[in-house]
Amino acid sequence: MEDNSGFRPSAGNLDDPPNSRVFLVVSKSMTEDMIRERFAEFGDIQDIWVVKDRNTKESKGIAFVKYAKSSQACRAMEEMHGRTLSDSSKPIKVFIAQSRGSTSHREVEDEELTRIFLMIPKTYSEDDIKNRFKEYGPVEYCSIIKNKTTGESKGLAYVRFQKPSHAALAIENCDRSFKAILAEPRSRGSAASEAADYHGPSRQQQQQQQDPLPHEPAGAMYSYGQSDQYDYSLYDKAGDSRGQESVSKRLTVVSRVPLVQDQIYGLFDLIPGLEFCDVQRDMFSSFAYAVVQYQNISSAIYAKYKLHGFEYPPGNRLGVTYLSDGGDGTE
DNA sequence: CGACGGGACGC
DNA sequence: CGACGGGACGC
Repeated sequence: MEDNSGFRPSAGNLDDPPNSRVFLVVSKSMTEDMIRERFAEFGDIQDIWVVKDRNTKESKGIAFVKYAKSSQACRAMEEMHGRTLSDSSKPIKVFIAQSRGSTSHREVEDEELTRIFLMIPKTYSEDDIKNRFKEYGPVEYCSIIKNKTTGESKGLAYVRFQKPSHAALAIENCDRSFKAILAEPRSRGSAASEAADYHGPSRQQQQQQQDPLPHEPAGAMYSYGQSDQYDYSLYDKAGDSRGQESVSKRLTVVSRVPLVQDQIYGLFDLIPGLEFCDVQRDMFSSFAYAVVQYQNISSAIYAKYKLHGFEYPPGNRLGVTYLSDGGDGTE
């Protein structure tokens, strides 16, 4: 459908294969060698490019790393996003880079990277598909497109994985007869409306509700291993565990050690949709207190889920709660 | 005779 | 806040 070869002759392999390049937001002091040192373990690096100011030659704090395969780039994102590399610097950000011709710098959402679309024999059941594809990673669900009236298979199916790297591995390695590709997002709507429909395989997810607020040590934020990608949908409204708190798109953040605006912003901006961040420090204690606001409720829910109890800096657990005022309950 | 292209979700 | 260099192909 899209023919993105054809202009820019010398950049032919930048987006080949698709989604094989990561976009990094790092400290300005991070050199190409330091990046290579940390990112080589995820795959064959074909190119590293630290973007520098034309005149001063100083790094702008962003870089691109091109891998041979999409699965390698995805793993680098999953493992490195949110990590604090050199101490006393902000957590880095790692995204799948937009293709070079793209004018939009919208972040590529994981929703767009975890679902594949494929062709199957009409005799296949959902379980058949799952059994064929679980070798690439845990399968969130499979769905076969069927005739609405007769219920017969149309020979087309979707498979949702938990991690982008698993979807990429499936595309790279499954039998070619499946013609597996990344699925286009089903809905252009909000993340909340998407999440609402992803309740298919709820058994594994329900087990995770036993520990709804994992206290991850300061490391990668996207510890996909626990299938937490859509968990926030489970906390959306319908307050389950400890009484119902009223959610809002505004959060309060408390910290035992003083933090400045940049630090809070850098941390909460790891969750897409951050609108603003306001940090105040209590003059008579060393506590820091901040208000952060997201564009929508589901981003805020996800941010609270991911960052409440998070150690930042290491040893300092943040407290994150909903701010009741100013939060309209719908979005 | 002769052998493979097609492809989108109940909002 | 945080998005695109360098270098040169082969009839």
